[in-house]
Amino acid sequence: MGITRSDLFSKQQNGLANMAKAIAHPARIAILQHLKKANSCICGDLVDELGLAQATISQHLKELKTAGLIQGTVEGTSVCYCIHPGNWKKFREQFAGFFTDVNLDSNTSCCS
Amino acid sequence: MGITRSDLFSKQQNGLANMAKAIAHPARIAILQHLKKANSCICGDLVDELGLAQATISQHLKELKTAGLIQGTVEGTSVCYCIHPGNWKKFREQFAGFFTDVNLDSNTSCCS
DNA sequence: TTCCTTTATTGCAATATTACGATAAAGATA
DNA sequence: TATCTTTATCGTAATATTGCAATAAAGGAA
Repeated sequence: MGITRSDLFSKQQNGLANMAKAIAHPARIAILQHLKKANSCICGDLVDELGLAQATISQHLKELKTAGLIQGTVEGTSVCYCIHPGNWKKFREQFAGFFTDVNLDSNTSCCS
Repeated sequence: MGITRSDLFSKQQNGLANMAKAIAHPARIAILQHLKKANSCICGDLVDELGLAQATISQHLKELKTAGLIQGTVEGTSVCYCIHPGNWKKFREQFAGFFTDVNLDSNTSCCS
């Protein structure tokens, strides 16, 4: 249907899925990589950097901000974006926690 | 448009975005958590475990298999799924690599 | 063989996402 | 004030995703 049955899953599961969704687009990956690399916060030059329209970039920035991954500061007529260090760390921890080692022992596992 | 302009981004960026997309749904998170916890590979009981229809589960399993996160073995009339340890590790490494620490120094950064 | 069980696939319908032009909003500048 | 620059939002079109009923496919069991 296009709608996700979030009611069937735990808060943690929905949360992690939403975190993944926040970075599930190459433009958002590129924006984050650029912000991280630049250290100094980039504003509108993201539009020049990536080849997407200004409206599209703005939309992606909004999603990243909603997810908590970035924050924006108005600087006169332009806006300065940067990574939100605290939430960035939370994302790392969540994914690291999820992808911990699998210890499949051959006795109980059907996969060799 | 609903279509993603993958042509504008690097292979690495598209790859990471696709990895994120693979786990960007609570049902797929739940399936992976269940497979990981069970160690022994669960087959059709995922349908009972989660509250989704069999067709829906099968579809999510297919996406996880396409992403390389799981593998399936036919066992008579049923199919036994389990986590693909090698790719699981690759996912972990990719996410860990992406979410490395930000060192924003206050000189070049506009965000306090 | 005929059922039964299990899983995959097909065919929708509904919602979500992506992209962009047009335009609004807000501040700087002449 | 009028204009320019920058960013956000609106409206719209196209594609993607999600979910499920129905059905097919493939083995096992009777």
